[in-house]
Amino acid sequence: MLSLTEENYLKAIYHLSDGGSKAVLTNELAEAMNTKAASATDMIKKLAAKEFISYEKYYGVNITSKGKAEALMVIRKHRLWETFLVEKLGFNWDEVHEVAEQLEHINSSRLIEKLDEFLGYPKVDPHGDPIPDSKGKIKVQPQIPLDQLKKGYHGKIAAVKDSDSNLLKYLDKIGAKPGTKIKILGKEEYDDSMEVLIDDHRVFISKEVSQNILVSE
Amino acid sequence: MLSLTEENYLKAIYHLSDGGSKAVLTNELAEAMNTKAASATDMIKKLAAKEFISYEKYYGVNITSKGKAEALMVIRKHRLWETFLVEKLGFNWDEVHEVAEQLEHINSSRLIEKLDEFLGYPKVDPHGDPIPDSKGKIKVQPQIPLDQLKKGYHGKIAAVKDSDSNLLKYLDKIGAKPGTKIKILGKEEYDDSMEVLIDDHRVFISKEVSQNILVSE
DNA sequence: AATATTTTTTAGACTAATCTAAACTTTTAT
DNA sequence: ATAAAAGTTTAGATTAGTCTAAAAAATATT
Repeated sequence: MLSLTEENYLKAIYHLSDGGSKAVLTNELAEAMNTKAASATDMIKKLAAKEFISYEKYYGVNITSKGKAEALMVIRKHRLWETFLVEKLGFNWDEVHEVAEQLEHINSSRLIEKLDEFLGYPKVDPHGDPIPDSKGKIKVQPQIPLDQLKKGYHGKIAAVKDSDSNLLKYLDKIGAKPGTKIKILGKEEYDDSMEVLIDDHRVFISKEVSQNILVSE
Repeated sequence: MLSLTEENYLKAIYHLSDGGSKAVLTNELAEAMNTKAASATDMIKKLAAKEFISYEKYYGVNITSKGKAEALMVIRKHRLWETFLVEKLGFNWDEVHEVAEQLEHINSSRLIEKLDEFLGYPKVDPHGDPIPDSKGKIKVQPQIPLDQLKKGYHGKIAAVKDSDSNLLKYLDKIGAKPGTKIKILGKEEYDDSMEVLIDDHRVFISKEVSQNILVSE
């Protein structure tokens, strides 16, 4: 069994490696965990000894399939709890992250299966991110950052990238939540700002914002 | 802010002192926490320094009002989560304790107020134990062990005393859960066993069992 | 290619929570 | 009232996770 800290490191490695598709460097990991490189090195050794990651000194770490499975279970729990908080307890979708960070470490497979059932086996969480099923499988739908598309595009907001709380609040204010329809009305070439239609509202957004809105369909 | 371990010790002190009405000895506490007396002594010093308990060497500890308030919040969380697990997720009332032991340490007052609301502000948990309100107030209803009553008594099962899992399973089997109506049909004087009517079912129970069934009304 | 810079690792120390063994109090029994 | 037993505390060690400072390795620069 993993400690709370080990679970958090492993989850960070999973995310930083884009689900295992690239190596993660010590400093990157230390920054993501808000610790120092020396601490990250220690934990890397520990996780490598338990075979959740493979590690070559000075060249970063790669997550193993064992580690990936473990990380996906933590992510599953995190996203199911976020869904619960929004759907059942009436939290706003931009204020669930911190609580879910705690709830994701509750250890009970029975609990998580019952929760999944209670929520009606949701496929995505309130941010539009896919929820791994009980075997760790995720259904990936291709998602494109809005800033890479041009005038006339229309589709659905699939997810938001950054999890900065101020961004989430702003997105919430303009109605840009996952599941909402969106259309590009016009795009300014020199700064990549754009005017979009979100659920029948016209809004101007900067490139910084459009980069963080992921769309699909 | 208290650590998880500190919260658990404080909760144990609250329970062992019957809500603050008597002193708790080091060995008692160590046994309840499954640790050694030396460890309990260390934690006692720590909690005393933070003024959650008062402590006189060799003579045990007493919980302060500050400590009581803190313990009651943990108990409130524990009992609300137990209620959630049974009422919403369909857990059996005899299998929620371990999970609630974990959930009670989630730190978010917003979460617990929303959960309370979602559950409809329940007054008692699935074992019949009272749930402290957001200010830490508990409504006490006098509860009498069934074995102290005689033939002809009828009332309601208010709670069960022992939290031994085998007893809970047995009580569940005979339908003896909190909230159920119960009547004493007859009592055998020489061994204090009795025949009772539980929700229209006749059952024979031994003194060991009737001692653990608390009734009210 | 040699040196400077950046990144990573190692060494040694600190805190929280635990333990064992020894020392010390209090209680019980003779 | 004194010795034995029981209970409690102290001392010193251990583990997980963290830190700073110094050493070592990799990368970048001239």
